[in-house]
Amino acid sequence: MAPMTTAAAPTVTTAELMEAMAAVGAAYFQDFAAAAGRHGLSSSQAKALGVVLEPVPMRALAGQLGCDASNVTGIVDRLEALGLARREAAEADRRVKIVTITDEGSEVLQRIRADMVRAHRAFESLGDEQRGLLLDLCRQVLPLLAA
Amino acid sequence: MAPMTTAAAPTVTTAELMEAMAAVGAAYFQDFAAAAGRHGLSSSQAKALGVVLEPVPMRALAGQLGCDASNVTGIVDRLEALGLARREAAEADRRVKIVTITDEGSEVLQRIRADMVRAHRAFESLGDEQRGLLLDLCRQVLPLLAA
DNA sequence: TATTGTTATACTCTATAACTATA
DNA sequence: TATAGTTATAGAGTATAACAATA
Repeated sequence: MAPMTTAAAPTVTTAELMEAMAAVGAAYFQDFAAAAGRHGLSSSQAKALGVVLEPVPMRALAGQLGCDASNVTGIVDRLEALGLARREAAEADRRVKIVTITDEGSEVLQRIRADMVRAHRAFESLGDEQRGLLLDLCRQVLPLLAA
Repeated sequence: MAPMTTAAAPTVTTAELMEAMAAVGAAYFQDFAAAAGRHGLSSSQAKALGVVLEPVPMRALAGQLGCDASNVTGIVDRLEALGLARREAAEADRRVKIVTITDEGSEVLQRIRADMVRAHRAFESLGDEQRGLLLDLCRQVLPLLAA
């Protein structure tokens, strides 16, 4: 007979969880990349634009993007050429350049985010309780995932 | 006094949910890319390896990777050169080439997945009930997200 | 000396268009 | 004619190493 424990644990394996998260993450990213493309930006450029909503030095931007500092030169070059971001000299340390978003950059970013139609449909299909649960789980898992 | 409704809705905005999902998705992907890199593969190569666990034609692989068919030629070329995958002629239609993973490819893929230390830590930090909830939410949201 | 940003280099990924061999 | 895969091409992302300016 069954021993006197709580009902058989759901037994969700970590592998199952990782597969599901990979699928959701990939689908979300593809929706983002497609929306960025519709507005003339690569996904890296659009991601950088999101980071510099809060002005940051080139080096810090590289950290946020998870790539080498040398790459950021080209990415910011192109954003600057499009008039969506600009470099500003830092006062405290003249080696440092602060990347800032322009008004036009903010508008483009807003339009890209509004244009993620599948993400909007997906998350708006959830009830209030589910939305709260999902947000909590994401926030709980993020510190360990982004370590 | 409070009207007789359910307690004030949590009011999680879609924007909040998207920001949290973007952060989790990006962190997960970086963990995956880093693990692939430690085993000598790019993230695209590792992702392709995961797809061809079930043999598929070149064209279908392109669809799964979300890129143009012309790119798959190079990706599979490199996997083949590493001995991790191979092309096989399809019997029914001689235009088609089926991509299959090799034994060594399976081993490398397994090692990469086991090497995603942050993802393992993050998901194993959840309790059984939370793991079940997260899996359900992912599966519920995926069909609309991957439309 | 150490750090910030840049440049030079080489490789990979990406889409577009043109090609081939089948169907 | 239509489709599967490839090739050619050009642009962008990526890491490594070396460099100038500044700290």
